[in-house]
Amino acid sequence: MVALATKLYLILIMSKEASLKFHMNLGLLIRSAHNSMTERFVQNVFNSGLDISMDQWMILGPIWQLESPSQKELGEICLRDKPSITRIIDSLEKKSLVVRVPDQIDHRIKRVVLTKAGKQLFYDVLPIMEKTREEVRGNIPEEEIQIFKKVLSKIIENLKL
Amino acid sequence: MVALATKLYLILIMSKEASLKFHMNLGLLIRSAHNSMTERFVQNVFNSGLDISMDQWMILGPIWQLESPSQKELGEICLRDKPSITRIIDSLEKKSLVVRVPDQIDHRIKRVVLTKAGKQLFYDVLPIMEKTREEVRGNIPEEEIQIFKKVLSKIIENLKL
DNA sequence: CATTTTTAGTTTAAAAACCAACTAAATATA
DNA sequence: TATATTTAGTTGGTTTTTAAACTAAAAATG
Repeated sequence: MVALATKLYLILIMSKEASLKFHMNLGLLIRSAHNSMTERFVQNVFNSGLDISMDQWMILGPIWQLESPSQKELGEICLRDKPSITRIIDSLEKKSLVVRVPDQIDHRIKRVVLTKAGKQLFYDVLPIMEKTREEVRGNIPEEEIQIFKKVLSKIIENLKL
Repeated sequence: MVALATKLYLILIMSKEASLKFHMNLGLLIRSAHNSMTERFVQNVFNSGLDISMDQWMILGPIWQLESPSQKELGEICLRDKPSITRIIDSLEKKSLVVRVPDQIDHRIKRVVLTKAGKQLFYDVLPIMEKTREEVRGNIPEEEIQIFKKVLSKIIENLKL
C-alpha cells in the first residue's frame, strides 16, 4: 500500500526528465572534470622534474601577480579559508619560496613575498600550466569555452546569497 | 641579468592573453561553482529537516537506480575510489538506509541494497535535489546548459589516458 | 590440481580540509 | 582614555581524502 504510493510519487517526480541519467548529472561532471584537470597539472609538473602541488601553485600565482598580498587577500582570491592559507604559506616558506613580512603600518597584517627561488619556480611552472591548459581545451572551439565560463559564472551568481 | 632574462621570458609567455586574469582561471571557476552547488544542496536538505550528506546522496541515487549494485560498480559510477565507497556505505549502513548483501555466486562481491527507510529517504530528497537543480540553473538558457555539459564532457575526454 | 595472479573490499596511516577557539593588534564607543 | 568590538592570522581537534598494505575469494597458468 505504502509501497505503491511511493512508487507512484516517484514516477511523478522522476519522469520529468532526469530519471535514468541522473547518475551523470552536473555535479558529477564538474567534479570529474576538475579532478582530471588538477591530476593532469600535477602530473605534468612532476614529469618536468619540478616540485609544487596544485595548492601551492594556486597561491603562488596571485602572490606573483599582486606583488605582496596579505594572507586575507590571498584567501579571497583563491577561495580558501584562513587556516588553509596559513598552512599553504607555511609549506611554501619551509621550501624558501616565500617570506612573510609584517606590514609596516598595520601590524596584524602579514604580507607574503616571493623569494628569488619562488620567482624562479613560478617562471618554470608557467609554461607547464600553459601546456596543461592547452591539453584541457584540446580542440574545443573558443566560442564554446566562452559560453562555458559564462555558465559557470552564472551558476555561481545564481547561488550567491 | 638573470632577472631580466626571466622577466622577458615571463612577458612572452604570459601576455598571450591570460596575464592579468589568471586568478580567475577555469580551475578556480569550476571549483567555486562546484562548492556553491553542494553547499546549496546540503543547505536545502537541512532546511527540509532531512539528514543526508552530499556524498551519501551521490551514492544513494545509483543504488536506487541499479537496484543492487556492487561496490565496485558504485565506485565507477560515482567516480570514487574503493575506500571512499566503503566509508560512505558504512555511514549509510549505520543509519540503516542500506544493507550489504554478499553475492550468491561470487563471494567477493557485496551488493548494496536500499532498506525501506533508505527508499523513503531517497523519495524525500528527490524533490529537494530537483529544487536545487532549478536554483543552480536559474534562467540560464537550456541551449547554454547543453553546451556547458558538452564542454565538460570534452574536457574529461581530452584528459583521458 | 597446485600455484600464481587478479579482483573486491577493508583497514590503516599520512595529508589535507573544516570548524571553532584563541592571540594580538586595530578600531569604535562610552 | 578605558572598554568593547572587529580584524588578521594561528592553533588544535575532528573529519575527509588519498595511498598503500592487507584479506579473502576467484580466475588463470603450468
